[in-house]
Amino acid sequence: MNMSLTKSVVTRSKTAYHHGDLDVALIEESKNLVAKFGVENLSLRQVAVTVGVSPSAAYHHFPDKDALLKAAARSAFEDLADFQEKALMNFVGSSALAARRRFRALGMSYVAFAKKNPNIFRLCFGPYCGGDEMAREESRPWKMLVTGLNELELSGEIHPKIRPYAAILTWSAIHGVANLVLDDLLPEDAVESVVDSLFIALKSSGKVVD
Amino acid sequence: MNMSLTKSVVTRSKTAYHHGDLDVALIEESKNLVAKFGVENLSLRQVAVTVGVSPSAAYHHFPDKDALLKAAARSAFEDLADFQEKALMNFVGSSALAARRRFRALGMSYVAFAKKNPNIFRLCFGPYCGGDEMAREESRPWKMLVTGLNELELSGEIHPKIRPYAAILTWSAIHGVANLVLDDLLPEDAVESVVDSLFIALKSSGKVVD
DNA sequence: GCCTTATCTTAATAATGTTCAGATTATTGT
DNA sequence: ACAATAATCTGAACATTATTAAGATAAGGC
Repeated sequence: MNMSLTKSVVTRSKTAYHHGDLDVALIEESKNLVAKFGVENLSLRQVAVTVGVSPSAAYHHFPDKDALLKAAARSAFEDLADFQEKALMNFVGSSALAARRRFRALGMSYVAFAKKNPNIFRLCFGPYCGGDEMAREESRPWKMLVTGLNELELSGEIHPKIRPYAAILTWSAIHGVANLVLDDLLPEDAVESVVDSLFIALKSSGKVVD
Repeated sequence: MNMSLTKSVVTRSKTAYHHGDLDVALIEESKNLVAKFGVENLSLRQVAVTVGVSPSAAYHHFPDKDALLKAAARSAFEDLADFQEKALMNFVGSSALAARRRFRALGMSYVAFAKKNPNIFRLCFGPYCGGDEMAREESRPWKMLVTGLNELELSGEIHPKIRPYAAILTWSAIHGVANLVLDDLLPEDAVESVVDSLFIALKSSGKVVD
């Protein structure tokens, strides 16, 4: 009952000395601070103290700050995928129209996520990106893109000549415009331009829709 | 004649106390170190000591480390433009073929620069990017892209439907694939895929060339 | 109940960004 | 030419950082 001996019990819920889920708590708080101040200003110590733990505690869960950031980046990447998934759910159905709207939502939500929190989006990629461990072909954004294109193809919305390149071109264009808009190198409305032109490019001489 | 009194004269050329071009020396050395160790590991002190000057000397030329990095980023961005310009010079001429090859060179050199030195490419963009001060429409890569597209158009290589989007789509796709390849999220050969498919998209049902 | 292991803390170290007072050189006005 | 002013650099200081080492505390298996 006497808790007056240990002074830093306050913020933590469990037994104080053992946190319970320090791994995920550190990752989550890293994402919070990155969102506020950017990756380049994240302090391992600040993460620790905010979570209510001593700075060196983190080193029992991650070899160094770099590893923590990589873990946070992987987690943020999954957040991006979640965000896209949610956006997809607004357009269920097997019609050609639904397929088109899902495809559009896929690209728009990607950029929306980037604009909603640039610092998190930048964390997902760049030096701390999961990269090859992320098993390239297995990443959720990639898989969503591929199935989205398959659905478009079923309604005959993709010209066969460009079909083999469709996924790579689409991801590249969307990823590129997101980054360029964040860097203020392209205006905000460049996003719609890219999505529209992707539709045209994939159909090869179709009309812009929805 | 007696230089034995001041000990740190060695590396510098001029009178030792005054450097002469400390601004550009700091920027240049920043780019060197960023190239070697990445932006996230650049140390203001290391830049200073490598240049042969005290750490606090930098503060008479840049308000803080951030400003130095932004200056280095601007300089690196110009290096990228130089690199593209040189690549263009291999394909002079007013023929349609030359126009196509220049357009391809524009994209390929952009990615080649990124792959040759990922850390420098990343410095150009992201948090230290020049952005709006760079006057968007006035950036050299953008201007080269626009004139490249104009040349393509003269030979009737661009479908009118996609023409209004051509520049934005192209920069986005090339910038995107460069970043995704650097992050190991797309394989290296994705670059050619993107360039090829851009040709197809712009012509709208043309054949892949050169 | 004890022993091993996992987890956390405190204290210390080296390196970093930044500031300030003073030293050195360049430049300018007369 | 020369004094005064401005520009440039140094040295020592400070707070903050990542990281490590040695030891305290709790959990779980036997």
